[in-house]
This record gives sequence, C-alpha cells and structure tokens, in this order.
Amino acid sequence: MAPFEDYVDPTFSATVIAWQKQHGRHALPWQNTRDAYLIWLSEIMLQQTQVTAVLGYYARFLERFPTLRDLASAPVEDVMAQWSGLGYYTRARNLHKCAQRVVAEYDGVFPSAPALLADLPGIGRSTAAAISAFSSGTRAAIMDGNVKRVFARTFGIDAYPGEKRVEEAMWRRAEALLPETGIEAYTQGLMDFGATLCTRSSPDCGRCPLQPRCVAYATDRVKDLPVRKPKKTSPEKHAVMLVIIDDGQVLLEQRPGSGIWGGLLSLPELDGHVLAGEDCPRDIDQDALARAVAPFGEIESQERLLPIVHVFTHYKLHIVPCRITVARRLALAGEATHVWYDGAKIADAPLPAPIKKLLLDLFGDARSAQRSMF
DNA sequence: TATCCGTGGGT
DNA sequence: TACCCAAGGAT
Repeated sequence: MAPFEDYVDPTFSATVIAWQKQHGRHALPWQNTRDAYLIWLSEIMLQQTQVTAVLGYYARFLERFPTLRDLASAPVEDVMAQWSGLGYYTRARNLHKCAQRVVAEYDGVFPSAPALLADLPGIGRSTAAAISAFSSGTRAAIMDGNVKRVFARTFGIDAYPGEKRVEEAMWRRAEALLPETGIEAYTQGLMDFGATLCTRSSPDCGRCPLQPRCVAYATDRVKDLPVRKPKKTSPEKHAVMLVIIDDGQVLLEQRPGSGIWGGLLSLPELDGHVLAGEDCPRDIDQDALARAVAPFGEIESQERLLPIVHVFTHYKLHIVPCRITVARRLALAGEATHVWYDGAKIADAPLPAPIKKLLLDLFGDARSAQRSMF
C-alpha cells in the first residue's frame, strides 16, 4: 500500500487558512458564534446536505426552538414537523434525543471534548470535530466529502475514498495536517474550499492556491479524482433479433423515435425475449418466431447465430441473432416501419453499430465486393 | 470495496 | 434516462 499519509506538507494548512480569510465564507447564519447549540444544529442539518438546502430550515428551526432547552422539552412530533422535507429523518430523532441528553447529563451545556460529543446521538467523529473546533477551538480533524475531494486531488490519492483502508489513511493525513493555531479558519477553509472552489464537476483551478502543489492538476487527473464509487454490475438483457433474409435482402425495422437507438433502423426483435437478469434463452420460442415472420413470408430455414454482447452505459445487452430465410415473400403492409434492405448497401444504412457489424459480417461477400471496388 | 437513510442538483 | 454526489452516522 502506498503510505501517502507519511509525507505531510507543513504549509498546507497555512495556505488553506490564508485562502479562507480572504475568499472563504464568513456570513453564514451559523458562523461568527461560539454557541455550541447553534453550531451543533447547523452541523447536523448539513450532514449530506448542501448549504442552500439548509438555510431556510435552519432559520425556521431556531425560530421554533430558540434554545437547547426549548428543543429538549418539545414533543418529538414538533421536531419532526420542522425537519419535514430535509430528509434523513433519523437525524431529527437523534437531534431531539441528543438535546435531551445534553440537558440531562451536561446541564444543558455541550461538552467540548470531541470524544464526549461523539458519544451523543447523531454526532460522529467528523461532526464532533467540527462542533468542537468551532465552539471551543479544539484541534480536531473533520472528514467529509469536501475534505475527501480536496485531499484526493491535492495529494493524488488514486483510490476510492469509500474504501475503509483509504478513508482511514485520509483520517491519518487529516490529523497530521492540522495547524497548531487557527483551527476554526482551517476547518471552515476546507469546507469552503471543497464547496466553492474544488468542486466536483467544475473546479476553479485557475484561482486555487493549492494548484502549484496539486498532484491531480500536475498530472491532468482533476476530472478523475476523487476515484468514483465502483459501479455495480449493470443488469443484463437479452434480445432475440431476427435476420430475415430473402434474395440478398434483409428485413429491417424502424425503431421508435425515443429510447435506445431511437429513430434508427434495426433488426426486428422477437417479443418476450428481452429478459432482464436472466440467462441467455436456451430455446427460441417457435410459436413466437412463426408469428413474427408470418407477415413477411414462410420460414424456409432458420439458424441461430453466435450471440453478440453490447455494453450500454447502464446495462449489457446480449443480442441473440437468428438467421431466417423465407419463401414466398409477402408484400409489405402499408406502414413504413419495415423495409427490405439490400445486403450490399448495409454499410450505408442508419443502423446501430453492433447491428451494422453483425450484418456486415453476415453479408461478408458483399462487403468484400464493395471494398474491392475502391 | 456493506447498506440504508432523502431530497435536490448536475451530467 | 439513470446515475452520481452532497458539511455522515447508525446498524
């Protein structure tokens, strides 16, 4: 394992503090106070929630519960009502429990030690550090999405922060980077930094004071860090596609204007064979096949071809092609959804890439003939 | 790379 | 569209 927490840049915190004082946020409703109640409430509301979503709730909440004792003595239903719409409602129940415990165990005064704070409901290691830093100036490290993003980029941490080992390493680095003085500006600076400058989608590297030392910037990996959550295996679907051939022509079908391959031509699909999460169909439903082909002619021969796997953004499609020749081809009905397409002209057809490849392979002779013309 | 909890926003 | 992510914590 790369012990990236071993090396600690001594000027990191000074840079963050200087930036915060000049460019950070200083007028949020929960700033410019050391009142633990006001700070605690903001930290709980801000868990996994952005500032803009919290502002209104914060003001209304304090209007209804001006002090910790007001909150502790209120019915939990009233607390829930004030929280309604903010989400993560366990936070509200824990908020209420926490208020009652602080009244009962600490005579209504929040303890200042992070370890004691973290013992209270709804307060974890990071929130405890933030409350303690802002209300008491305690040197303690936070670890939230902002810090993870800033660290991942600045130090080029090339591993998913959700992984236990990676997060533990980040905690060690966070502890090591703490400034001797100015913990409030430093803690607020990390948050402001991640929220306003080193943002997820469009970081403003041009105005970033950490840019000269930013590993991600230097290696052009800002967009790739932090490493994203590994995707779950995408669902798999299967589609039996009919390659109906007659006299060097193949039957194509116009797809609906919206959805996958919208507006393109494609092969007719056998209904009932698009099955999410199931194995490749062992046998093709002969009745369904007969019904599907009937409007176009009589089945003369059929041959199942090798499946093709096509990967979309969010699922994997197994195409099971079935090659069919027809006898006594029938005239196409009035609708313009189907067309007999010349096998030699497939290269120019508006087809999805995997279908075009399939047909080009199938009409290989025609393709070579076409190529030889150039 | 454990999973759930909620809503709003970005891509 | 569907997915990811956001001032995390509890289980």
